[in-house]
Amino acid sequence: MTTPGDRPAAEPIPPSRRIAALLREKIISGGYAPGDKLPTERALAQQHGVARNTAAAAIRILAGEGLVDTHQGSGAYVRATPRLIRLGAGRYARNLRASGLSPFGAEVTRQGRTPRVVCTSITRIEPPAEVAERLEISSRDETVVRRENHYFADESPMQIGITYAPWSIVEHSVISHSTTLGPGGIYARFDDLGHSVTRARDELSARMPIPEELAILAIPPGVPVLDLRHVSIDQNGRPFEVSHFAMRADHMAVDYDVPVED
Amino acid sequence: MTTPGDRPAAEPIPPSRRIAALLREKIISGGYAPGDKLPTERALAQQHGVARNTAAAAIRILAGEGLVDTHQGSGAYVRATPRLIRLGAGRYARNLRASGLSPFGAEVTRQGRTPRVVCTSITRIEPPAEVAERLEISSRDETVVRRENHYFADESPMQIGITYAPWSIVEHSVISHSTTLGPGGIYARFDDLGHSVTRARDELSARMPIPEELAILAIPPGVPVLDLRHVSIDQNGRPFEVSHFAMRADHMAVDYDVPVED
DNA sequence: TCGACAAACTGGCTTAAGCCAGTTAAGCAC
DNA sequence: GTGCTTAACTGGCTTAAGCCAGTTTGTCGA
Repeated sequence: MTTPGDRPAAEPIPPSRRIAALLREKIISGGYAPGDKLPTERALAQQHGVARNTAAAAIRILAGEGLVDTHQGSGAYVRATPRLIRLGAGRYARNLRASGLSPFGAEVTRQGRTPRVVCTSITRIEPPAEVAERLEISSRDETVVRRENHYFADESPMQIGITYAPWSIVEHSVISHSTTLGPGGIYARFDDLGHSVTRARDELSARMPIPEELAILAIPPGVPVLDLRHVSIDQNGRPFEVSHFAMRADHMAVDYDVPVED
Repeated sequence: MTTPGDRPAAEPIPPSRRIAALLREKIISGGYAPGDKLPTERALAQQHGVARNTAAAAIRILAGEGLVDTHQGSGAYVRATPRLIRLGAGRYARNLRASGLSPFGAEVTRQGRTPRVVCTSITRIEPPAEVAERLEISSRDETVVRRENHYFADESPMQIGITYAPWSIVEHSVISHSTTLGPGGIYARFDDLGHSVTRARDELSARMPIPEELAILAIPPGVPVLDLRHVSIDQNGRPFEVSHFAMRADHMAVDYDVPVED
């Protein structure tokens, strides 16, 4: 029931949200710098005259927004913005392969960090429907090789990459069975097989990590993953490889530089 | 203290996580279909012999992962995967401008939905450092026009776009002052001014929405935003416009189709 | 048949209390 | 000093109880 002249509700904000907003403001304005420790839950509770649970809820809100890291036994800290690993627009170019460095490795090295890529599994499977469609094969007729890679910078996991290639193409290549692919990486091996990346089709979106990714990437709360689905097209206009990357969105970005047709 | 032969911890999973994992499993496997209602907090609590708070915590975990929507007074429901608005690779092409539809409008229309774009503000400001850098101007010497647009599909907000253009270029164009830009949109007007998009540079990442975006986009918990920074390069290789998009990652994806150089 | 109303129900949010595990720092023994 | 032990502290997580606001549903009356 409102009396005439009342403001349109001006809904009361719950204490947990109000405290979160106060802290958020202070974080964004720089009152708390990256790395700074927030007041303890118990201190916040006392300062604002609420229960500890409510203070904890406020901090949980900020953690969910990716603004704050909590460490059991220690405290809650303003999350530092990490240096971005930026996958450059020219990352599929052939001259990069000549250098022997992967796009990921090149960028991480450029930042003075140490890249590491491990191939955790190589299997031969019936392709998932989505993969078969992108490869323009029928999932009944043809199997694919599935390679799973984990990418690290200074031992921190950064992205998961799953690559699918038709068995008929890679059957006699190291791609089908070896965790090490030799100089120039996988695209150099595809070159050897007569398939050169001539065009790349990428589809990007983002989402919260699934538990498996959370375990592998050790993603803190409030950090989404960039979901990149890639198709490599060869000189004959045929797709010969698809990859699916899940990247820590707080550490990674993807660049594109595309010519605009008429 | 562990005795020899102990398994490496096998750490006990807290009840809230365990219940969340059970529900998650049932959601992913299809036991609960999109739109299905989960048991109520009170029912879950009783079923698993825990307090209602613990059941609520389990559901909050799933909400944070974007798997579940909660509606006060009603229940928690498995979130339906919305149809993706896919911004196609050819979205800057000139022939698209001829059709009179924006890339966003074209895709939404193609899906049988109704697109709407509103320009909420046009201001003349000193460019933020990042914008000045991308436009290759000095923020002291030159001001820019800042246009903010909100994009809707069937009245649901989908993305926020903020466009910056040097005042010296758009001073005498509708771009500097009119919320309606005429046929072909902003790139057609830039064409009129002698600046044709010849190359596009895009940088993509993702993050959780800031409160302002949350308010405009009405984003439910557990949904990140795709953060796209775009630079338009003209026929002389000079940048003439930068845009910053924040897109609901659960409803939108971005495509690229790039030729691979040597 | 239909609308209004009321009761039952559901999630949102809080309080107060407590145990646990990980961290930190002080102090003590050497 | 150096290294260990311990006590204090911090977040993680739970219980039990309760009020509130929004939703659903059943019932009653016109």
